[in-house]
Amino acid sequence: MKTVYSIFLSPSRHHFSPLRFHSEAAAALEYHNQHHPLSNPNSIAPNAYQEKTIISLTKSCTHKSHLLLIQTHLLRNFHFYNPTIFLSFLSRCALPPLHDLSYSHKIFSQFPAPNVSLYNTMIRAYSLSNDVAKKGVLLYQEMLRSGISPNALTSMFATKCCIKFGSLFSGLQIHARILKDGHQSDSLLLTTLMDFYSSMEKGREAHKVFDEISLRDTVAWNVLISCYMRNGRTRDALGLFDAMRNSNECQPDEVTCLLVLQACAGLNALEFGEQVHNYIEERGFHNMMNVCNSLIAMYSRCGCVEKAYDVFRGMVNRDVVTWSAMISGLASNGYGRDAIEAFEEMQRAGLVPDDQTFTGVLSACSHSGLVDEGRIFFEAMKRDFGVVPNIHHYGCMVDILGRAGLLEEAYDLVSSMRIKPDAAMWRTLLGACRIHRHLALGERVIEHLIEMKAQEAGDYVLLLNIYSSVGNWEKVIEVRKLMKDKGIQTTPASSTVELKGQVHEFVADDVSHPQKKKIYETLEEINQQLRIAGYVVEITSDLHNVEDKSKQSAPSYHSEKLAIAFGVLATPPGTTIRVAKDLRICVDCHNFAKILSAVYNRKVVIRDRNRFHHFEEGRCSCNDYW
DNA sequence: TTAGGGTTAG
Repeated sequence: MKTVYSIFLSPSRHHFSPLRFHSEAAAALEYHNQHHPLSNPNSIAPNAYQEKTIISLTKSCTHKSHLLLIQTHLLRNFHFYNPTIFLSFLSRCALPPLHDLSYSHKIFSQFPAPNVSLYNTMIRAYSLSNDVAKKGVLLYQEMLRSGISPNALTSMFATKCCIKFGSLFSGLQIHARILKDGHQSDSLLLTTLMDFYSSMEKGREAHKVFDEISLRDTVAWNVLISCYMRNGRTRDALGLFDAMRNSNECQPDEVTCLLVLQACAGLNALEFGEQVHNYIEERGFHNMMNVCNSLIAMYSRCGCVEKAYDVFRGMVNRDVVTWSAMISGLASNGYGRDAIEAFEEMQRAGLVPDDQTFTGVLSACSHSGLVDEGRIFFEAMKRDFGVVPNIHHYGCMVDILGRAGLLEEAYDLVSSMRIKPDAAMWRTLLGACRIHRHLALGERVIEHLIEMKAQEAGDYVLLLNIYSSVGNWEKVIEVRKLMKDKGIQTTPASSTVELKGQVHEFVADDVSHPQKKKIYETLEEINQQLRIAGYVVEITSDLHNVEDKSKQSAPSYHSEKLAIAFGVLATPPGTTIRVAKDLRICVDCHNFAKILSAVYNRKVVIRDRNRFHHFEEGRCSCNDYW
């Protein structure tokens, strides 16, 4: 025994060839089956010393060839199909770092009568990768058919397979089986089940499961928060952070903070984000790299790049995520040159940029109109860093070229892409056509959008703007009629503004806010003041006139104007007003904010679908390049 | 002690 196994103890002394050992293992398997046709796992139990040695050797294996060597000897000694030893072998082989699924499946299928532990190991291995998760579900079903009762872990691994595979029906079957087997008091299993419903966009079901958990710990709460965020209830996710802090069940941990910071970034909820930042400091999470990276992203996406930079400077260690977040933050806030400098500094610090770093760098070029630089980075990305361009990279390039007036080149780039262009890509090009009044290409682009059935009211409005800017009134009327005939509704755009950690949301002509009367009065007053300063309403981009021209007698207000008016009303003079808008800001609202920043001496920061607009003293950071 | 738990950063 000693001489046989001593070889494993210092495997580095031997020259291993995986192929050779693979064939040796196959030969040994054949030998085993020929000489031991009964293959009864219980009849070939090794003694305790052998078992211990084998298992510890198996555990120490880091390379498949070592494992195959062990298998060869196990087969020769008729120990391979011993359930205990086989389980140890299978988990080594099936799970990371080895994670050899095809080989694991092969030996698993040769095992005479697999027990629940073996099934669990195999299903768990399948649950770890996207492309084979389906096999995990099938194996679970096969297990049920062969009459083996699943335990809580089986159900959990199988549920994870359903999440990865995206199968609602199989997941529901597992839930039913959990109830049948009486595993509904296992809180860890229920947490996975919540995550399953969450991933299937069944928020209510997920919440129901949450309510049924008797001991809800931080992870259960975190899954609920992530569920809210995935299912369009981002504002309620913030509420859960407070609920957690006030509850005596458990307290937010660093994962809660990561999730909530994401929510703040999405909602432009700077004050709430600052509260989370304070909590992070209190709890000592500020030493964690992932938490700091999230803080950088949150501050950047709330238009507060200075604070993002404070966090960045305070970090002892920075990784590629840190730098990418900072680069993107600088880029989207209008500091294109600084973003590029940061990119160069990052490389001097010895970090290798990845695909998302380049998304930030290219967006810096697009936001700052750096055409040549953009081209150079795009080529270098492919050539020097081996990054295959994705839809975001192409989107930036189309934006760069389009804004520079190189419309045909941008169109050719879209046409030559290996990946299918999405609606956002065509919309970027359409925006460029509007800027440069390129009618023919604009018409071509909207055809693409119509073809993919992705056209929105805003797209027709861009087309309308092109027609009206070149004075083609016949076409303007035609498109308006087309929109009316097709019953195209204007997208209910919304703007949010945060006050004392509370997010207020407005749509156009909103009358749902409790302070609506005061808001409209304030807006009237602002309009008067701005008119004195030379503000004129620009109606070409007004969506409401598209629908019905006769309604012009009653003034119509875009959501961002209401949000700004609320900001003027509810905050003391001098306070920065921060608005987030889900669509692109229009020319009129852009002018409105610009003049307001001078007349009212207020900084206004508007984050729209594409970028930030920092208005100050009658100017905008985007150089009127909207 | 033979194998195993759930959430998560740009």
